[in-house]
Amino acid sequence: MDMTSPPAAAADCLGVSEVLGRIGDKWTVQVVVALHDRPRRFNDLKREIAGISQQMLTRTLKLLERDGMLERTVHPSAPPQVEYALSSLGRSLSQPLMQLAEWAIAHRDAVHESRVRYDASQLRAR
Amino acid sequence: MDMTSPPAAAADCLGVSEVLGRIGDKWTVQVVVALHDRPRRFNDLKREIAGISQQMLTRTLKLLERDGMLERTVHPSAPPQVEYALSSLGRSLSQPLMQLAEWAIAHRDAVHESRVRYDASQLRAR
DNA sequence: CGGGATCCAGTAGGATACTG
DNA sequence: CAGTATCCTACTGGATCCCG
Repeated sequence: MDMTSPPAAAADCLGVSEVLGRIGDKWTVQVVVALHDRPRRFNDLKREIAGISQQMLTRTLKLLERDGMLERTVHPSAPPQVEYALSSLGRSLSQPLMQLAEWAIAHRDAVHESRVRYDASQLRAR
Repeated sequence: MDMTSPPAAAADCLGVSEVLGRIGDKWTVQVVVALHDRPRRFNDLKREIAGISQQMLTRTLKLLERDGMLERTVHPSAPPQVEYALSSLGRSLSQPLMQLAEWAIAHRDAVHESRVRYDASQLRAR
């Protein structure tokens, strides 16, 4: 899917939806945000992120590591200690992520009201 | 943007992944971008967005309309004409979207190389 | 032209048990 | 503690046919 040399931002909309499709899953962003302040260990993250299973935490961490968004450090000891920390690439992502967060906060009510209106109008139409 | 007081945005990380989960699907962003310049009609969009089926275009447009991101105008005529245009809410979203687009462009190579490295190391480990 | 109604495959995500 | 291995369900997305 490697296009030619990227022209402008708007023309590269495919790249955007690629990124969004990648980080738009259920847990990735929550993990990134949880690691924003400081590195954390596995079960530390598991406790921090309400509702995530070991399975999904493992998968999400692996994908983020694969993309170079975080670094995994194993401290050989018993019991084993594994620390996850955002890489500089991972931190650079949280910048535009926060922009989106502010948009979400600013317009969440508008979206919610629109949905209520739309659903009501759909009911009347039946 | 004001990010001096951190908890406001950071604490609302759930809202972010909600938004990302919503627009992080396969087509939503591409539709928004396709409507960024000017309003378009159904089959116009279908031609513009390579690979989308009527089904998915219909679904995507409906969800965007439900969220108040676009306005649907029916011109009664034969054959019927339906025009889709971004609402101000929809246009406001493309702002943070472009931030993300620039991040994608700036770091796409880094991500790709990281994946290649990671996959190679996984092969060696087996 | 602009959809609606179906059917179907693939994958994301969840629960649980087990391991080094 | 930090995972791996299974199994299962639900939802996303695609193809097709039909209708006003």
